[in-house]
Amino acid sequence: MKAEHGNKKGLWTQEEDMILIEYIRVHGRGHWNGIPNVTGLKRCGKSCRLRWLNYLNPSVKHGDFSEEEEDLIIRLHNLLGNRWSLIAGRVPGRTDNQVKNHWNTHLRKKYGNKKRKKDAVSSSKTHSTHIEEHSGRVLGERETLSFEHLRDGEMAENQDNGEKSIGEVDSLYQHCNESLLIPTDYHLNLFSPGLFEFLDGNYPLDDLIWQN
DNA sequence: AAGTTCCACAACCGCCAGACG
DNA sequence: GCGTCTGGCGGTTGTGGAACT
Repeated sequence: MKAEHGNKKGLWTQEEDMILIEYIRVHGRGHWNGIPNVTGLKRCGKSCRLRWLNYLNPSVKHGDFSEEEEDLIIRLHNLLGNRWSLIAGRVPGRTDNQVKNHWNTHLRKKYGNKKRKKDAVSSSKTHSTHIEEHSGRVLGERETLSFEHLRDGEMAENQDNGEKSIGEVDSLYQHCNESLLIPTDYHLNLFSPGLFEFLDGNYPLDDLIWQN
């Protein structure tokens, strides 16, 4: 299989892998687009990057997903939607592509919604911003802050003009509690700048919840 | 044994955002 | 401010092997 501009496509051969590994051993990561010129590989820089990140990188774990990993993915997906890179960041040794594939082939049947493919696609970004949007609205009622800027610790205008009912906000809290296995008499502090740090593994969940 | 279908996963594509000149 | 380059992301497609007929 040949791509335009003379670049090869399809599965990587062992020889190509060795060339790429050797290049990264010598030059380190980055400057992906320069790799074909330096190594003579008939692959575009993007393809080299993907091959390294998803397969050749020694920190990538291969083999079956454990129950713990699956459980983590399911909970994070409930919370974050199709933000595979964020989810993968919380599953050591797994890449976003692995997580995405595993979800699509194994977990979606069991735990995913039953939306049609097209709907799932269109919801990928809307669902992933679900919490941000809702949180932005909640905050907007109080302080005209957006969730994105809370994340960055900055003040900003709330650009969201929509209003959400108390019921919808309550259901968001319930949704988050279920996703993170937080007891129902506790509240998750969606306003905390630590929320995303928690998702990145740098913030204790205990500091994000309070009891009624 | 041969052909077909199904499934898992690797790889590609298009889009976007940030950096830089 | 604008255009280009690069890296990153998420959705989709292609490939190969297993399972089935």
